[in-house]
Amino acid sequence: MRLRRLLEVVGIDDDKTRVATIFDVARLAGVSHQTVSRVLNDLPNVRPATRQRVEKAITALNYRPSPAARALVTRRSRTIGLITTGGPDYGPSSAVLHFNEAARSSRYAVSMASMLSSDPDSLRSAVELLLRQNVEAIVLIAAHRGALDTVQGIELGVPLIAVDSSGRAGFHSVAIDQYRGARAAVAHLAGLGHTRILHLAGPADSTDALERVRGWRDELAERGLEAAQPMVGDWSPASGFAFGTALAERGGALDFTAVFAGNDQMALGLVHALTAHGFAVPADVSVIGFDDIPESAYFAPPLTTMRQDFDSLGRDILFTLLAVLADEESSGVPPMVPELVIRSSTAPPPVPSPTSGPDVGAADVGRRARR
Amino acid sequence: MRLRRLLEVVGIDDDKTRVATIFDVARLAGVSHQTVSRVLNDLPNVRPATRQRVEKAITALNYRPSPAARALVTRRSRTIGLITTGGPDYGPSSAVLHFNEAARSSRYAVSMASMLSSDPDSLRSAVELLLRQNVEAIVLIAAHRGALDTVQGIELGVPLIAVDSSGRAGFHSVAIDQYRGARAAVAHLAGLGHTRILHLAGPADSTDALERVRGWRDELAERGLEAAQPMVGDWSPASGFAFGTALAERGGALDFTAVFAGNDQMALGLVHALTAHGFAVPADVSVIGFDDIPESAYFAPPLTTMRQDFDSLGRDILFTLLAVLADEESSGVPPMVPELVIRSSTAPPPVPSPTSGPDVGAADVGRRARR
DNA sequence: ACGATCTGTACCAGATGCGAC
DNA sequence: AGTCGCATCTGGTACAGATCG
Repeated sequence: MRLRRLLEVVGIDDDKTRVATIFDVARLAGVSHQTVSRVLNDLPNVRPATRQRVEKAITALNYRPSPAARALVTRRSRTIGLITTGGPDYGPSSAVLHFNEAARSSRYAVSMASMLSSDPDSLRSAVELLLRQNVEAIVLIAAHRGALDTVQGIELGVPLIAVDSSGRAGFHSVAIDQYRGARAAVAHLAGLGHTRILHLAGPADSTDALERVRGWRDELAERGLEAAQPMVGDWSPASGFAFGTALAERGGALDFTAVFAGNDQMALGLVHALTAHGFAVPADVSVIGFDDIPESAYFAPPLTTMRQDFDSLGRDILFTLLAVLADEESSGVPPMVPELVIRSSTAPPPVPSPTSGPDVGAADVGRRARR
Repeated sequence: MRLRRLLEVVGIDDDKTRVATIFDVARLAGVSHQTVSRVLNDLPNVRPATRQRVEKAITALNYRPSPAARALVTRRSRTIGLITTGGPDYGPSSAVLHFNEAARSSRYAVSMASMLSSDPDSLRSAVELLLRQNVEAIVLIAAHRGALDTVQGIELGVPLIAVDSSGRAGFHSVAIDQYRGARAAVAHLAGLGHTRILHLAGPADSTDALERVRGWRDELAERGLEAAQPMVGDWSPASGFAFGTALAERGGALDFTAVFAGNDQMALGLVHALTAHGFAVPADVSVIGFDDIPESAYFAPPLTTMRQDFDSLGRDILFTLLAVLADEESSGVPPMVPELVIRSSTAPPPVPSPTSGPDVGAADVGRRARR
């Protein structure tokens, strides 16, 4: 170290790998190091000519300020912490991806802490890890409702931006309006003439799932339709399949003509179980999903569903984040509402049979048992 | 600042939000900050009693060392840079997730830079962003072959670990053996009796896709079977659908009995197009996919496919990363090989018709036009 | 004299208040 | 008043030196 310094003074630098510092730039530009600092931070009181010289020196040396040194003194890192809970699902993954791209284009680094589960302890340690890195904000994209609770329970010291559709307070939220999406889904079904519309809900620890249940219930109520107890799955096609099987094997005729599934995967499993038991979709029962994952257009039958714009969601997260950091009192981005995508899994109900309990329907087209 | 220091000396600290520093710990423990540093870094020559006192002070003050300060002086950040290219697909997303969890449990932070496309310029700027953060290594999980090229072309100064199945040199790679997976897929088809096995390949800029093509070709060759020109899609169900449609509308009878699809999504689109044109899967044509995404077990019919263990892949990335950082001359983790998952989309070929150009097969079970 | 233990000081690479031209 | 430089600060690590039995 001492030797290098010495050599440097004499104009000899033996360490080829060393990166340029603000001092090197200053020396080359013939100014003091903090004049360089002024130029770097766009502060006033620097003569244009001086600024030019400094800038030339900067490019000449390919100088880049050290984030570590900067973070140390400013206590801000220009990085934001991103916490996700839940598996590699299309929606969250998409949002994360677009959020990350947007953040980078705003010259923010993002430090990621993702976890399959959402147990409070690991969540807490993840938050601590991020906090120690001097993240300027924390973004939470959680599949589990509990995650938001525990993160809110931690003294963060930095703003928290969370994807949340429940309208809870205490943090900055950005959302897609699950409630309205659910109502639109049910409205579509009801508009086709369905009166007995079941709901295959997502897990109870999901805010989105709860909001969709609420929307389903309210839309039904507004139309004077009855809401049976919703089935609650876990978002997986397997759970959709399980409930589909249960429904199909309940014995006798089906006592419903349509199902609003909490997401496309469960819809897939449901449809699979139904058709395996000889019920045709949509001839016997209509099924609508939620999300519009890329696959759903090619399901058999192509799935009618509610599209969520996850790309915009990701960008909106950054947008509100930037606003919050700039201390703007903006009310945030208004929630987007999912868009109905009509494909082939929904149709009018089979027969307007007011008689209770018709035996297995007559439409045999497309029915066959599998395996 | 000066005021605070003064108050501090008098024992009054007015800034409640200030976090404890190593000096605070030292003062409380009655030692020098340097001694504190020693216990922090598990260095020798600290009396057990002293160590105890320091540790007590640390917990009392809830002290956590500042990564910024540490990074500044050590020039290592304990964070690793993660670059991903491509969309929110199940495989990469899964791997990223598990990698991140593993990294965190090894007390490494990960700074993420994901991008949909892989154009050299944004890739380069992403790498620069990471490098400036003093990441200790860069992990690349790229859908596009070109991404690896351009990243390799950059003077990183830190190790590069990339997911790559081609066996290229110049970086540390961790992989799933796509070649063997492809051979196994074709072997399964051939074992069923198929002799005319098409391949619906992934895009040419994907190493994985190329390896699968190679495996398909080699397995066919070894069995004395002919390899038609592969179709090349883009991983999307839409592209699978397009090729399925083209095949079905080629006129006359099908000149193949099985298709090896490059991934499950394309297989889905393909099956969809085939069945829409009245061809039954697997009665008329067998289809095998690749990846085993969670949905594929519930496709119609449930898809036979090659399962890749993305979870382990993610963990393996961290494992080799750790080995590289520790400068171990380990040869890395051996590539895993995908596992055949037999479901219902593959079966023996329809009829052992050696006569060329049989007209539309006789098996009508399960055939119907959709829409 | 000497090894174990601990302290003092320089240093990392920037930002910032204050004073000087 | 507008430009610019000196000194000091951020929170750690590293190395040399001091103390002590």
